Amino acid sequence: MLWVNKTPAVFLFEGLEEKEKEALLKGGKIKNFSSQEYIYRHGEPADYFYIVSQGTIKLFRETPDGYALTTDILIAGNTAGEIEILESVPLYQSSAMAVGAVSMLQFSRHWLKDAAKKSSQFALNLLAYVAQQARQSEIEVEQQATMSAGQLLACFLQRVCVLHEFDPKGFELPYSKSLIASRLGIELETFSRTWARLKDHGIKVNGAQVAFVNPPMLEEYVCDQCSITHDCPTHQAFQSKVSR
Amino acid sequence: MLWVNKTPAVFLFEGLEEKEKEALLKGGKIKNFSSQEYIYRHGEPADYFYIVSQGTIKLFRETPDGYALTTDILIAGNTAGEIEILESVPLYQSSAMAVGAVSMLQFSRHWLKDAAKKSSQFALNLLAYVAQQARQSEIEVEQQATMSAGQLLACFLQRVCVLHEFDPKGFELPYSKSLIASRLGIELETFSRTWARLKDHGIKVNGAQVAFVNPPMLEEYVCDQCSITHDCPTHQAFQSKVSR
DNA sequence: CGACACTTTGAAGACGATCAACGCCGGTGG
DNA sequence: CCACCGGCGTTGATCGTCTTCAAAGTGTCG
Repeated sequence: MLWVNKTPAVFLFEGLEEKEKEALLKGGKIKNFSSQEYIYRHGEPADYFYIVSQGTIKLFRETPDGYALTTDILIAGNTAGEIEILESVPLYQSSAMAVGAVSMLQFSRHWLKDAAKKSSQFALNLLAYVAQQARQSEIEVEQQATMSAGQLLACFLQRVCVLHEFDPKGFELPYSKSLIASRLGIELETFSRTWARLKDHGIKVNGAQVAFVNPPMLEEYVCDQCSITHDCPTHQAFQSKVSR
Repeated sequence: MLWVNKTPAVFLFEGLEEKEKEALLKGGKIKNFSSQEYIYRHGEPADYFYIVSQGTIKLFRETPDGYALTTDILIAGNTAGEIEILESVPLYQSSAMAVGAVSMLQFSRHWLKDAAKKSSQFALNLLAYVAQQARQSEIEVEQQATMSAGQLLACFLQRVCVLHEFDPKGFELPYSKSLIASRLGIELETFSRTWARLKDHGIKVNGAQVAFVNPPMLEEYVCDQCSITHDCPTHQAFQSKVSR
């Protein structure tokens, strides 16, 4: 089984006693958002920590001139706001918007800090969690710097497949193509062309249908970082064949 | 004065009592390294946490085929290894090598975790510190995705100027050009050409000499993220003029 | 002086962005 | 029911940027 680099939020409560865990979870409120609704906006005080329970959220930043870059796509089990809350200037550094109907657990900023203060176990979990995010971003820098659009897209599809627990032999894209393009930092046109060319290289696509031709040996499109990156979702199962 | 996005390690001890601080610092050993010496290697168990006290360290990863990418350049006050130690798989995710003679404070892996366990203040400091690193990486992803080589280089020079407390009106590059090129993820040739073209746009260069023509208004080369990114080193002082 | 590391310069090519046009589809309103 | 429209995606042509390969220049050190 593939190893997934995006630990879900449950990890934060690992090693805590049932009582503690329950007490902590009681500090959260369920909040529902409808499609296109903002959960928070870039620049606002980071007052809340969120755990996604249902639906999809996109995190993005925009420049005054209207250019938007999607920095992350969150699904059930992911979290938002923890980094900002923990930083010395607690302002949201991106905007969060619901993509479709969304349900989240909302906790106050103080809840997070207090939990870390009171339980050293929670603090260590949170440290590991945040460290993981830092690592993930570092990997992304590396990938952006060294991989082509095709490699980025292929890696993304593999990650999607794993995180959503889809069947590698065939599944439907859970997001719009524009969203993915924005997430990968490429233009929609480039995405479209790249998408078409995946066919020739081991990933069959048809509309929004994706199928890995040889799930156990997706060599052609495995990023060349895989052989050295413990966090790469493909690393545990595949060997890279891509040379530079 | 510019705001610097790379908090030095002293921040970790902020808010602690003098006694605690001293006790903690006693857990560290001074280690010296000569030029080109490895401090640690990618894939080794992350047994030590380091604080740089003198010299320059480069962090980098390499693929089996010999391609190397510099992920960070550390100077006095910076730290290494904390992310890896805190992660659930404590292996170094990059190699660290001395660039010139280096002196570091070395602490054991357990020192770091114990300090976080025993002092909730230290734990919160560490959380803020790691969160900051995560943010920094996120910003880098964004910059890699949206900025040209010229913008990247100009931003880098500004950061260098600030972090080293150089005179913006003229200073000498503290690293080799190849190192910087690798750090920015561009080829040496591209770097060289870009370097020459900085002249036309408000940064005078001559060999390894750098001078900002109009320090208070480096508009041309300020990345367009600046207007929205609180962590951008240029954000506090400059307004962006770059459009896309 | 020669070896070697580091950097520069030139020419060609790959890749992605941009601009423009069009196809497809679902919804709305006449 | 059909015409129009807007969101979304595709396709083509062109352009600029960065990489790649090749060669030569600069400096230091023995």
